[in-house]
Amino acid sequence: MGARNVVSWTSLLTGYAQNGLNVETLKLFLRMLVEGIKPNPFTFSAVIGALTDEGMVEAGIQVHTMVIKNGFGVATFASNSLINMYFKSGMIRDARAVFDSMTDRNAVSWNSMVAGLSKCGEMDNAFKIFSVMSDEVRNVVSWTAMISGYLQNGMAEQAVNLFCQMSKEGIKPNDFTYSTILTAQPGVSPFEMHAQAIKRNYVKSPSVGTALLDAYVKRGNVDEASKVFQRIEEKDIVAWSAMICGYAQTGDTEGAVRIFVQMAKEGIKPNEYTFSGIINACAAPTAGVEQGKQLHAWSIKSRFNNALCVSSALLTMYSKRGDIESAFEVFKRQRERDLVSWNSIISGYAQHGYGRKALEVFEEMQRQNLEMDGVTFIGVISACTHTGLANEGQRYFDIMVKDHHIEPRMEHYSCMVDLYGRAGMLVKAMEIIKEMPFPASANVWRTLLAASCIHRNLEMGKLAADKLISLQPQNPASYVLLTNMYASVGNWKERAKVRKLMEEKKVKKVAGYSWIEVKNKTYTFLAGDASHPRSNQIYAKLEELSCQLKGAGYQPDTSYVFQDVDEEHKEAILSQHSERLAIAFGLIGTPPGTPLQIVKNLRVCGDCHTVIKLISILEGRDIVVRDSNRFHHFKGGLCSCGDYW
DNA sequence: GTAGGGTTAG
Repeated sequence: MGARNVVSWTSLLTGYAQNGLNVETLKLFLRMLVEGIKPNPFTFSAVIGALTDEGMVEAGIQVHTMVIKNGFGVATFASNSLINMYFKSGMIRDARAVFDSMTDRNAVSWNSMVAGLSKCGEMDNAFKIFSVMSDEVRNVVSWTAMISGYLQNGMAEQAVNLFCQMSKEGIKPNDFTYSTILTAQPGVSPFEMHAQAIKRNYVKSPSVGTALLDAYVKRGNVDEASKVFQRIEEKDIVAWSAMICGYAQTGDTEGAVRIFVQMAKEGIKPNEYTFSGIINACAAPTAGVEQGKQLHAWSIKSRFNNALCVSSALLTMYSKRGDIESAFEVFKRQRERDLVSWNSIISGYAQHGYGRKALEVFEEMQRQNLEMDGVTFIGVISACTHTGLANEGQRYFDIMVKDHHIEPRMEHYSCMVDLYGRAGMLVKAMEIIKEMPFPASANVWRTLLAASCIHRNLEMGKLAADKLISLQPQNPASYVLLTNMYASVGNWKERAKVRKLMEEKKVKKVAGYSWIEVKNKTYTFLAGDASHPRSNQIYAKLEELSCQLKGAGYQPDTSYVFQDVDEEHKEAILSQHSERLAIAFGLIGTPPGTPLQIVKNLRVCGDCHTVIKLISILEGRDIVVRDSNRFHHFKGGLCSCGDYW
């Protein structure tokens, strides 16, 4: 065995450090000290790096003292590692002191300062360093670090400017630069960056490809994103996860599942982000409920279920898929929670009509003195709205402004209009609109119009509709609400006028659909639909139900039929609403007692609401209907919305 | 020394 000197120790030690074997690195360092070998600056550099990765700052500071004692206080390599360590621990002044004491700075020293200051939010100071750098040291890394800093601090415009300037000065962007600048959406065009990436041969790179596909997704172009994904040569876990999330974001559950399965086939192990993405995909209204549960089980088996991003995804998935109990179970068991977890469960309870429970969760947040934001209060106020607690809602709005100093946004005013509007206090709702510090959005007017329809206030409805139509002349929902309002009071003349206006403006009504999942398959129904293979049995079931309903004293409320036809025909129209077809199919397609889940793209009508309540008793079934607005849990003749929706 | 996946309302 040859003589071992500091160089042989250090090369082994550096080898460990470069392969992320931090513990081995530190053990070897201790052995060196025990054996009386004096470390050199390279040894220190590797050791400090390992300590930084492990978050062992205290030990790092001790090593810093050793560095100075050994006379390497100004050595470039050791100092660079120290700068990095101090920045990672947020000790900006110490990092700066090391930098200032150096006599021989290289590009890494300068770039570490730029990157460190940027990450700590000190963009002005980062830019000062960046601008005094000489041409020899200011390289592509410096530019990329600055650009990244601006983006991380929400200064996208400066980032884009710097990117342009960089090219002008003849500095060629590298793969890091492209992956960074592509996150500036919608500040840069993915098409343009794509062209540059092709020219410079970066499209096969996983990081550039991933950033590019994500940029296309953010522009709503999943097809292009998918093409980019296919071209990535060695797809890593981040690329796979990004593609899955891409499909999830566009509501394409099947696309997401396809990629997830393909990934599993290729033997790639999912990580927490992959699970979070695929579970989010299963939160889409038409996704299979069973699929989500299976993924929950899989995530537990893979031990990723406690990661915050996974538990958050599970929480929203269960809530959106109508299973608020399981959502709360996930919330209860969460190892760590953030603001989003709390906001999710509050809004979940609100949407399901469990306003009191939403408020209980909020009270708990208050007791624990947790941070809240505007979204928290949107949940809280809408909990009051769906429970009919107008005064409480106003109180929470005031708390938000006075105690939490949260500036109300359009969404909050929209909630307030909804709060008063649904409670029938239309004048108060109008006052909110008048007192808002900015002009009301289309959404606000739509909310007022919907409330006017419920409470049959023609005058207010007409006013809201005029505003709404002037803001969104091509949106069919505006006209449909108005025609429904006229129809509900039997004013066929006005209704015909609106229909004519729609024709003139070439606005088409959106058809009502309902979905139901039976034996892991999703079935779609249109009103009066006869396309289902078991159509005859479905209508027979409806007929049977109709007799039982009449026997139970049910009277159809034909004011919900918005066509001008005779009464008998109206009853027939009501009995063929898409949700009833879906329920009838669910009843004949599943064993007695099985709960049913229906999703509808429009709001459920008042007559269907009454009928579903009765069906829940007659057939002894729990029925969950998610309409375009909220969840209705029908059980034993009652609905969780308390007939208030 | 610089980079790329996620979550909240109506």
